[in-house]
Amino acid sequence: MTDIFWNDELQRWAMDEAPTQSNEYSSSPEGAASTIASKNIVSERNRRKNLNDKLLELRGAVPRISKLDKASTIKDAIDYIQDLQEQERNLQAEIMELESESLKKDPGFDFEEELPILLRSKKSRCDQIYDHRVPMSHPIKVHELRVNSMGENTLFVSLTCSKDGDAMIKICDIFESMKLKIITANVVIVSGMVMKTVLIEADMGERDNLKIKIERAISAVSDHWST
Amino acid sequence: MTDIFWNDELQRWAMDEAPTQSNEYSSSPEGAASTIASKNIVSERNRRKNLNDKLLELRGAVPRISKLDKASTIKDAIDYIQDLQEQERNLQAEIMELESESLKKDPGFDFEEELPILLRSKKSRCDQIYDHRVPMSHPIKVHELRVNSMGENTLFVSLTCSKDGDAMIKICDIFESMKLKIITANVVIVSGMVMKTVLIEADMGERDNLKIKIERAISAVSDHWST
DNA sequence: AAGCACACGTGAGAC
DNA sequence: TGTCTCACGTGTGCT
Repeated sequence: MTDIFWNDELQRWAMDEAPTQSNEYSSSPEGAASTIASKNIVSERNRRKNLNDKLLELRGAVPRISKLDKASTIKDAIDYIQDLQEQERNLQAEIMELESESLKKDPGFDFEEELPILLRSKKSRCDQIYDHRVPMSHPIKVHELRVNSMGENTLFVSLTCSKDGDAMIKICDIFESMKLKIITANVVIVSGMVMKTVLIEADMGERDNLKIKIERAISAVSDHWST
Repeated sequence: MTDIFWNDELQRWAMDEAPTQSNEYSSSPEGAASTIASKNIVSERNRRKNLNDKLLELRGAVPRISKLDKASTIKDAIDYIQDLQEQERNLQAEIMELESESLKKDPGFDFEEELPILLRSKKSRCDQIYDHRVPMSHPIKVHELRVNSMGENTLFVSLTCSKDGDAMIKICDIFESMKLKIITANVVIVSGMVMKTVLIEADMGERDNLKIKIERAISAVSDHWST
């Protein structure tokens, strides 16, 4: 593997310390030609070393390396740069949403698809950054799950559980996977507990069904929990 | 500038289309040796072309280019990657700040006057706009009032009532008048109902007291205005 | 002219 | 075994 480089470096060192113009074929047997040839040789050697050092440094700057090739290094760098650019776009979009969310002042107006930002921002950030790093940790320990009817076709869901590992991400995943008609969603973490409050458009007859669906979805991602 | 590459490409094309083994010095004048030599030559040529293409693609992915060198391309890519990483860190820190600003998570800290933003914004907005316009309307018809304990010193209050007149303003007034240590507050109006979700710093022993206090405050406001 | 950047062909080593 | 990757020395062209 790296022995290649080391061998080559040693070779280069040896030739550097002994600049014997070994293979000069003496088109004109003057000493000047050989000296400019060796100058060229050592210059080229330095240029190559510089380029290889840069390439190695580039490899060090890229966290995900597929192979140790030169081409793979560059390809990984390209992919990583594109990933970073996309992540930067997502983060800036999320910041925009958060800023406009923090000074959102008129509740009950047009929050049909503006308010589930919390779920969408979760998908665009946590999934790409943390999801593959923490694939499966503790199961979710549900502390309380309530489903109440509000008005005629609105259900109010409140789910609190202990914040173990990535419980918040899992909860968001659960609610996202259920394809509900979410009106508003709110997640709060306080004193080791994560609480999610969701308003869903549904008939009040679906209240008990929804509770069972949520429980099943939770048990699907976490094996067991204590009521 | 790029004429260098083009010239080289043309040279390569010419040599590709006419694979005349021009400079075979015939160490052994058999055809096999020359064929494997040319195989090596064209293979190396493809490898170099691939690497150069990758490098060119990398240059295309980096927006800021200092020079058109190979080494400069790699160096610019490294600098750009480090810039992106630092920007990503900054953006994530900003998001963390925004998130923890919108939902303050540490009970018992210093959120006495930072977190009731919702109430303060209400006061500075609703009071000035609506308060003197609709001073007396219907009493508040409470649909549900729950007070649960969350963790050790946190109470979770959920109050839903019919949105008659300025129920939302009254509710905000009620919660503001109680001088509670509010961690987060959330108000949602949907289908003729107004729902307020509040997290309060308090001992769980105060749960029932708080419920009674809220009920009395509601009745006090309602009595004072219309009932 | 001296310096620089590049592509080329070639032998060597690793898989 | 062949195939892949690499560093090397060299010639060429640009500045």
